[in-house]
Amino acid sequence: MNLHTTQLVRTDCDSCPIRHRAVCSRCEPDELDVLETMKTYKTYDAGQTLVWAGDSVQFLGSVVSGVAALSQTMEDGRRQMVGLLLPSDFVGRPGREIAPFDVVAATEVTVCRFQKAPFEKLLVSTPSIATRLLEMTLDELDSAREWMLLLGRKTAREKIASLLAIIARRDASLRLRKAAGRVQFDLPLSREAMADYLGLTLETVSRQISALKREGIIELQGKRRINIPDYANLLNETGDDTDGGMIV
Amino acid sequence: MNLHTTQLVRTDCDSCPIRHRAVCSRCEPDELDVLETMKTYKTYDAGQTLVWAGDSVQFLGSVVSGVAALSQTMEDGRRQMVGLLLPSDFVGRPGREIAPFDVVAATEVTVCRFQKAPFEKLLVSTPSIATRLLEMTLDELDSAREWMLLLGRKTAREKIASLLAIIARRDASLRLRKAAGRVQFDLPLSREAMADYLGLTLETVSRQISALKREGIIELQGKRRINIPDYANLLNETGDDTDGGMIV
DNA sequence: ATCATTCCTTGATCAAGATCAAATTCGGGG
DNA sequence: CCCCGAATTTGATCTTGATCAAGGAATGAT
Repeated sequence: MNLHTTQLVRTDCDSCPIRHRAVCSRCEPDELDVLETMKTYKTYDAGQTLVWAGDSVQFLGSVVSGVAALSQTMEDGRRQMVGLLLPSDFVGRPGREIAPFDVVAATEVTVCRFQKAPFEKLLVSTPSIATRLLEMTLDELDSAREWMLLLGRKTAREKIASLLAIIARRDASLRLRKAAGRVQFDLPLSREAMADYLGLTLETVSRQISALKREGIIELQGKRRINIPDYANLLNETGDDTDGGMIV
Repeated sequence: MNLHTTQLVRTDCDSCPIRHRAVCSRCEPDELDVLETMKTYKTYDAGQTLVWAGDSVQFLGSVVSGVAALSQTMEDGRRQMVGLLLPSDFVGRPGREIAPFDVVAATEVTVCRFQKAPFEKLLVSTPSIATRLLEMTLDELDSAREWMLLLGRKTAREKIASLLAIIARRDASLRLRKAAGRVQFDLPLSREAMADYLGLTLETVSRQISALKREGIIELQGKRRINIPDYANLLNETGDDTDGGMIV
């Protein structure tokens, strides 16, 4: 669902928070105008399910604000989050009728939506959009596979550090301050949601966050606001060989 | 890399083990002929690395025979396999210069290869191929996310059962016998490779296989040949709510 | 055949994280 | 301002799977 991490959209429209930019330089402006006319917005409360796995899906779109999560649940209630949808991420998949996973709002979420059928028509008439979507999907696949390394081989501590690094990297505040070692942001996820994402229990998440705090690697203001005095220092805890790689 | 699980190719060619079929009904025969002329074959020994992560990749293609694995390695040697490439699976990604993961032969592997540049040209001139590739990539993404559930939330026993079910499902012998409850196949992976795929140690893999054998859920002939007297019974051990879902 | 090598199994012990069970904190609503 | 309930933290204990350490079995070379 989260077709990508790179932006299909930008935030320079007047009438709405986002606007579809040229997916590729070969796009005709007309085609983008079509997108403009097709869109509608919808806002969901935190905890609300946007899409149930198995549902027939009629819309595609992008997250405008807030955070949503893709997740799977086993019969006995074990849950695993398989993707985070942050603002500008694409939701939905052209050519697919049935949603493979639940999409749940982690915070209040606003989505800009297009009806699937017309969007798919546009996809056929504008091959460059298909190319762009392919590229976006390949990026998602890479991200999913990076996450497999985290789930399969990282320690609880490394998992937490990696998640914090990912959120920090995606957070607007980081873009503004990335030169500085100091980074601050709000966690958009509850401890339980973090646990579901990391393949841990919420108690373990809490303990590891406490440990990082105790050691001065992070600071907490309240329960959700994270302050990282030395971002490079946090990265040493992730177990990643490189910084750039893991983007969700 | 493993762009898909559904087949881009079929095995009815005379001159070579595989031949590209109509990727979509709208493909012109000429374009497929172009594919025919572009292809070359290469065989790798078990254990050999076809592609190193970070390498510039010049070829795309399909696995003809054998099994290869996509994997990631951390600095300290922890390894996680992130995809299996079985015969007919696609290797490589159009539009990408750099390989994101290692590709390693698990058994002797033969690959049918196309030079990237001409293949990409074909992709542009034949939009239906791009559509098909997008679809294949979305399937891969779903598979990766199913695997995330396994890595994050399943027990060692469930992991083993899931892997056996996946291999059984992909194995030709299953197609011939799937009506029967009895299924047999050869494990194309060493215990260590299974461990790397499942996020376990090889000892745990061995113990769990022994346990399944002790309980009569599977039978072993030698170390690699698996015999499943009652396939439905195995599926009860996977923790999956459905059978169909998990395909790698 | 014998040896060496690699792969696999099994055993003993350990530790990371899960589970069970209270506290404690915090953010509202009254 | 105080209370309520949800979210979080912390503690005690337990379990699963990891780690350390030998043994076998299959395979191939000498």
